Amino acid sequence: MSEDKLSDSKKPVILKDIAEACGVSVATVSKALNGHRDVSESTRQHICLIAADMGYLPNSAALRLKTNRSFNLGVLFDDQANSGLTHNFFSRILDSLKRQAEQRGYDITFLSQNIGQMKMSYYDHAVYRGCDGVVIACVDYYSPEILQLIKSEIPVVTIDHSFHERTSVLSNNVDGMRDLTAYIISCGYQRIAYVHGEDTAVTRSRVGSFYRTCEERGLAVPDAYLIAARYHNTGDSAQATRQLMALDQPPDCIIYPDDYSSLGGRWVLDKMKLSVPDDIGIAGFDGLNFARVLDPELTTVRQDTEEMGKAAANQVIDEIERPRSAIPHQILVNCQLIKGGSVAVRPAAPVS
Amino acid sequence: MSEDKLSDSKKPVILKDIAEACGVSVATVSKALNGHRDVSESTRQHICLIAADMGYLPNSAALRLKTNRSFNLGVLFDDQANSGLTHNFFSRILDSLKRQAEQRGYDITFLSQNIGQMKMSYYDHAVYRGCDGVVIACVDYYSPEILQLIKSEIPVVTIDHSFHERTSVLSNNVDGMRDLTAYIISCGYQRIAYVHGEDTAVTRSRVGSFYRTCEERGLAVPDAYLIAARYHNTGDSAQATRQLMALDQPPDCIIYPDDYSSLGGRWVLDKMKLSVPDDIGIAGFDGLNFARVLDPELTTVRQDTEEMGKAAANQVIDEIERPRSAIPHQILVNCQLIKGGSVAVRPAAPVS
DNA sequence: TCCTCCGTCTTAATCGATTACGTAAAATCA
DNA sequence: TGATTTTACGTAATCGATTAAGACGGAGGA
Repeated sequence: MSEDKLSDSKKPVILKDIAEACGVSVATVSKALNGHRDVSESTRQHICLIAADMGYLPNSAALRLKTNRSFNLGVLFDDQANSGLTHNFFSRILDSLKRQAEQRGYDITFLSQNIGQMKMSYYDHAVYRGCDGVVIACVDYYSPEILQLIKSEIPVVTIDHSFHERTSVLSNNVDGMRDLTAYIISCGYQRIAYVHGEDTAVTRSRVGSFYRTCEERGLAVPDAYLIAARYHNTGDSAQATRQLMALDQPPDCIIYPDDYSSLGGRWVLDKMKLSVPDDIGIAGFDGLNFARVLDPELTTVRQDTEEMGKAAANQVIDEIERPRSAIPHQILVNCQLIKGGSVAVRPAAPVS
Repeated sequence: MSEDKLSDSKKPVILKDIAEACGVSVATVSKALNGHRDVSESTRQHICLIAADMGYLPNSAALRLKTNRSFNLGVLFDDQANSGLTHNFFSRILDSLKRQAEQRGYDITFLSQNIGQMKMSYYDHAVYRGCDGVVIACVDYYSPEILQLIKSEIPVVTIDHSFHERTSVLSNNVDGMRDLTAYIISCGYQRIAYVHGEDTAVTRSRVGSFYRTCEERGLAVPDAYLIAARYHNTGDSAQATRQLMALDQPPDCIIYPDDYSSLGGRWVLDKMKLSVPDDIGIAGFDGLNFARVLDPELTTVRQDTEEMGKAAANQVIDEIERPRSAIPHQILVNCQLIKGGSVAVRPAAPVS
């Protein structure tokens, strides 16, 4: 019957066409296709068959107009560096988010501030496109644009940052940093410095966990061993490294805010003719792919981006489909310690 | 007046609201906002002012339903490895594509084969979402799904592959490979092997250019020096490397299908205790970011992903807005040779 | 003075769906 | 058999916009 399923029909099939083909009204077709009870089983089957055969596809615009549901998720992926989709960490989350959203019948639209000539806020963009929900994974969580979205009536889930009004998906930074620090200590490093990122909730979790772990193992952490640097900024991390190595008691291991930043440190240490991991150990955070091709491989904490993206998609869709599931909470996703050669067991050290 | 621009109004402002506020009909508001001539200048200004003040946003669903334009671009980004958005090369193109599309007032929707439970073709998905145009940047260009899209009435632009029915955006592979090969030769390498990707139009351009360049410089290329491997497959490239190095006359330089593949080769050479670039030179293709953090840095050809994405967006939008611009042609984007330490001037060699 | 034309709005149809409500026939009950 | 409920559809309003066609008052021409 349907030998032209792959043909390029100029005019899409609409309900009216099916109605005429079946000799019933448009309303009946609609109800049959949606499985309403007031259509006899026989006509329902007939209509569905004809519809499939004619290659019927609903018109998402009409659907949205009438039902006020777009099956479309707004996504906000922007960091201050504007690396956007290029960012390996974000793109991994996005990829997983997209897959899970598709699985559940949702498409994705990127929210931006200017669409064409007119400037509009992220919220406006979401309204314009009728997004059923929004996932935010950006860095500057305190811009008024973001807050407008957070305070709006649209279901929102944030990644890597928590607002008390909304559910968030976070790496278990506390456990992750604890594992990393404990491993470094177990390798025999004694003077561990932490070049941490700028002051955010995530950073605070990590710094706290770092401190606690060192303390528990009886390791002192001089104040000078904690330096702030911007995330993903090799310049900052290079500078911090110089500062650390100029100390009277320079550290024998440095933890960087993230994998990328660790490169800045590595370059400085190279220039100082210090060898990693013998003279000094270095570690990152994120578990990006390129950390695997460095020599020596970077010791880092891999964030489970697969799970984070999936969890974010599921949560926001749950909130859309069952509004009662919207009670704000935190979804913690475990990380995994990756032991690379950049941190190694020291000759005379006890191994746990 | 508009002190609540950032407030979360439950109900969006619609034309009717503006019409009532201005004491005119809905039609007049619509025409005023769209700059039609049959509205007096004074009422036009008044309406526009009130509309802006009330924070009016058009409803994209209603707009699409009535005008049959969605200002939405379908994007197909899928390679057989399913690395999807994680793929550094694609994500760079996508990022640029997205920026340019936004600039011109278009949003982006990823086309997939199954949205929710129901399976639909890429074409169906594009129709369902009313995409005004589609950009394809996938690897398996010969699947029936892709062909259906290619043969459809929807404006389509392809990246990295040409169909005679459609306009495509391509790197200037011929010039790129020529520059790379010429540079390698100028460094003094004499026996250059090329582990090329699977048989595609792109591969053929590169292989042809490689041959020609070698020939022009009087360099013989034994058949055994050309080996096929899948793109982005380190296993294949490792295997090819072993095969090459087992030859009676092993090459003194190997060009890999892409940057990522070059890692497979590097590992094999490392195990053989061969030093890069002294014992053997290696080169990639793509210019991915991680190639910069390798030691020594990879010599490669950087594809101008920024320009490719932008060109693709512009072309497809041009076709949408001015159908006459849809005459199929190829848009060539120049590449840039990146000289890393993985290919170096040989001691006794002439330098061009 | 009367008719025409023009500028400016309004009316109403339409895009493709959903759904409250109405209705005729069949089934159930007294 | 007559009244009532149930089943299975159809009618028409509606979502938020665009746009062809019609209406109305004033300016200009004969």
